[in-house]
Amino acid sequence: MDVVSNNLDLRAAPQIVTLRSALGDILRRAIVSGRFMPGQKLVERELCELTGASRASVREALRQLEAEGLVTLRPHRGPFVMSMTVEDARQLYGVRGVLLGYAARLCAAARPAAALAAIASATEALGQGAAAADHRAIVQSGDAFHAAIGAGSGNAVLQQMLASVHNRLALLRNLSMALPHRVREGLAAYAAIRDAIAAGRPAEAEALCLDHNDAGAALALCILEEAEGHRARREARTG
Amino acid sequence: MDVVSNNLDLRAAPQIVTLRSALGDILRRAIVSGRFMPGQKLVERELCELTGASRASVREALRQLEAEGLVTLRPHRGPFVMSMTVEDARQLYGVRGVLLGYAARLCAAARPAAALAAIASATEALGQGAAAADHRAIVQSGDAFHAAIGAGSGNAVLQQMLASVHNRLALLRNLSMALPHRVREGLAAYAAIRDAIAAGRPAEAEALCLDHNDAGAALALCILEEAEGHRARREARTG
DNA sequence: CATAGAAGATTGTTAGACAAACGGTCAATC
DNA sequence: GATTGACCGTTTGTCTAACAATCTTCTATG
Repeated sequence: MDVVSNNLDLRAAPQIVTLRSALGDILRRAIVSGRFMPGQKLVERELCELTGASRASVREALRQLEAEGLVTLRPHRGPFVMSMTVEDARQLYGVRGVLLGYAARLCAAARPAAALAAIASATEALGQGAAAADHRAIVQSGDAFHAAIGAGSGNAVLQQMLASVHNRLALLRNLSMALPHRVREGLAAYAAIRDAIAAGRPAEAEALCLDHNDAGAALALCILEEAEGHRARREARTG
Repeated sequence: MDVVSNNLDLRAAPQIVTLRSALGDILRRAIVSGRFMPGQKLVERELCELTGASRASVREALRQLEAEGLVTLRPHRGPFVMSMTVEDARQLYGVRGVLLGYAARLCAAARPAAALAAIASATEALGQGAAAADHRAIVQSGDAFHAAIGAGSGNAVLQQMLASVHNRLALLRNLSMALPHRVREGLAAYAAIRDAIAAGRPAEAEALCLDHNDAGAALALCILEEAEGHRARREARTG
């Protein structure tokens, strides 16, 4: 340690000290962002070439993603990006409802300054994104909003579970690029949640989150069912 | 859809096809059952010798257990059995409350026959275990009771998350073998939950589960705080 | 007594190997 | 013509061996 190190942020070395965690992050991002589509088969050798890592490291990362519910490891057949049925989505939304509601309740009860700022900022960003019809910005600020509530709950276990559910639901988002008129209503819902939390009304915040979640679930399930119908029809025609 | 498929369940081949999943189960059981104590360092070489598997397989299994929150993998220091602070336990119980409540609600709404039977059976077993003061039986039937509610919810995501939280809380149980007079009150609570579910009263089942969870949390936190106090005192004396 | 430094042990990661299992092709059979 | 069965390439599951980076421990030194 020399003179220079005094000026810099000491607790550097985030988590990128190990290749395995970096690999996990890279693959997770690739899946959540839609770089790998749901249902797609992932070949270990390809992942190795793609990332430059060895098979052992790739397999360790895949094992973690499996535990997170983002990939399924079918024995002797290899890893596949998790593909959701309508029933899966229904269950995920159900769990997200109670978790998100609980998080909002805690958040509204504790009202940590950082979380309030993050929530307000995300709401603001969503508004701008909606005005500019910037799809990427809308998605990103939506994620930020939910992440802020999770972090603001002060419950790390809850936060992690919410993130896991959220990541899996993101798979669904990649299936259909549709979020058409939902933005307008969504914006109002986000603002209402933000206000309820900022004002310290836990019960109201929870109820609003439940409504918001149900609305999202209804839309997603509708889209998913239609997509599944499409698939079924196509298969019926082909087979 | 032939004649045979109606009577027999064809899909044999459980899940023990891969060594990695078997390893994961073995290590998980070893941790949850207290064979490895919380905070204990796990040396890869020892695990290899203990299980007869190679380092690669052991590391894959450890990676999964890490994602489940049962071990922490500290970079360049190795895997440790997760040890819980009072705050960790508080957060886990908080999450378990909402998840268990939700599961009971769903269970009471759907009332699948298999779940009702399993719940009744577990309650019965708990009563017998309590009468015989059979510690192992009490623990086992308690686990079975919670597992039955999770399974009865019909929500696989919820079931898995409940199991994860439950496993982590089992670590706490290994810290102190104490569940002294809690059995008597516990028995009544279990019976009440069973009845509420069997009678199809979702709101009541949820409320009872929340109470039950709070009672467990209070006791566990009390014990944990005492244990932590012990540790602090001992460290103060030693250091 | 504190500290620097060397020695040993453990982890992180790679490479290569091999058996078992899977998916598909293609001929033989009913 | 459709089904059965054998063959073959590919991929996975698992192991062994190895090496650099890092942690821990012990020792020697000021």
